[in-house]
Amino acid sequence: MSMGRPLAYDPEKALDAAMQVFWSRGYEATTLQDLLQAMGLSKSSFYQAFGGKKELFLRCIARYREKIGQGLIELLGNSGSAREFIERMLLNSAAEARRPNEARRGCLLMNTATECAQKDGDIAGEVSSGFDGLHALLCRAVRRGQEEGAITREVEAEALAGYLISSLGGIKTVVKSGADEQRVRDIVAVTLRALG
Amino acid sequence: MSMGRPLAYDPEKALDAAMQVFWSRGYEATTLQDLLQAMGLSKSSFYQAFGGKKELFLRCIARYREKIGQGLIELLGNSGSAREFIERMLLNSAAEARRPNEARRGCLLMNTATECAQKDGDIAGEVSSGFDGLHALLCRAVRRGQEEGAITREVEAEALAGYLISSLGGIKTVVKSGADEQRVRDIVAVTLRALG
DNA sequence: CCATTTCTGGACCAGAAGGTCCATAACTTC
DNA sequence: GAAGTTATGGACCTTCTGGTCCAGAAATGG
Repeated sequence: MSMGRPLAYDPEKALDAAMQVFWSRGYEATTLQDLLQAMGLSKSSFYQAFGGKKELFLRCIARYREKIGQGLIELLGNSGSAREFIERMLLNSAAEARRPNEARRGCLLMNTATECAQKDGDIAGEVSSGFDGLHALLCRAVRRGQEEGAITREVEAEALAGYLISSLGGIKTVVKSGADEQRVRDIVAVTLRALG
Repeated sequence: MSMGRPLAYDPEKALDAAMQVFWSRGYEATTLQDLLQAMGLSKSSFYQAFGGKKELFLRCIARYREKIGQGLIELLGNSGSAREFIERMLLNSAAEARRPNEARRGCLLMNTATECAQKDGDIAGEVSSGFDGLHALLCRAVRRGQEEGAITREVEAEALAGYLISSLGGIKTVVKSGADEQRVRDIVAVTLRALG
């Protein structure tokens, strides 16, 4: 078995670079050129390795999903309580309002849900999986919060988790619309009221 | 003063048609062809009357803003109380989850905030105006709700109005991600808890 | 019925889109 | 070092992009 010519680039890094581009620019607005440049490879290598724009995008979403999951688990670990974790998660989104308008990228998953989920079934599936993963994770956090007594038991954990995802999406949208940080922090404060 | 050749199309209808296309497909994914076909005019008429894709888009957003404002004012008038109005507004968004995936268009304003507000200052301005208008309208509704005793006075009306916009955006996003109606109704129920 | 004004169809454009192909380069194994 | 395998650069292709231009059509007032 021969190995053939070795890759001239790092597939992992290339994928990450592509993810960043899609995240910043959105799917439609991202051109092949943008991707090739950011990934540092030539057209033929691109098609050989990733198949095409859409296939690459699907892999980027999957990767983003993993990353975001890890990030949240880490945040949960670093938080003193589940309630604190939730608060910090929302405030992190609010903090994006400190950046200049062009740097407010939001969440790749939410952006994609808004931009593409209606047009392409494959992408919709990947987005849906992402939301499900997020929901499962938040469910666990909410349950812990309920056990700790910091979150109401009047509402099912599933419903509260759904509410948190929705709130997150709303906050991202408001930030993108150009709101300043204080306004978003106010929204976070009201959002937390619903947790009882 | 001579009048010249009359228009072969209805400018209002053409604008509405364009708005529908942008609403369904998003800005980037909409091509000139799509627009010309939906509007029923030729390229030269298009450029003469509307200037270009982006200029038309700005006008469509402005128009959407008006329409949505009127719609909400009407809903407010048809509602027995401000609280009921808010509830109905959120449930209307939830009801979109009854439609097939491809028909979940969301809100043009929110979609545009997500897709374009980072890339183009003019569009960002239009979006921002739209959010401000919505905020002002909801502020009034919240104040009425507070006077009626159905909404907490512990939180400023401005903050609650911001929260409602955010919630609306979140719900639209969740619907786009493919959630079923019951899940969204649960989110609405939790959302309303924060109003106290 | 002519001058003027305005609108319209379609030809035309340069550039960019995503994608394919192939000759060649760079490895490994024997 | 030859054979086998894989990766690369770049030429090439088709289709479509948003946009311009102009000759002529359709109305007006005089």
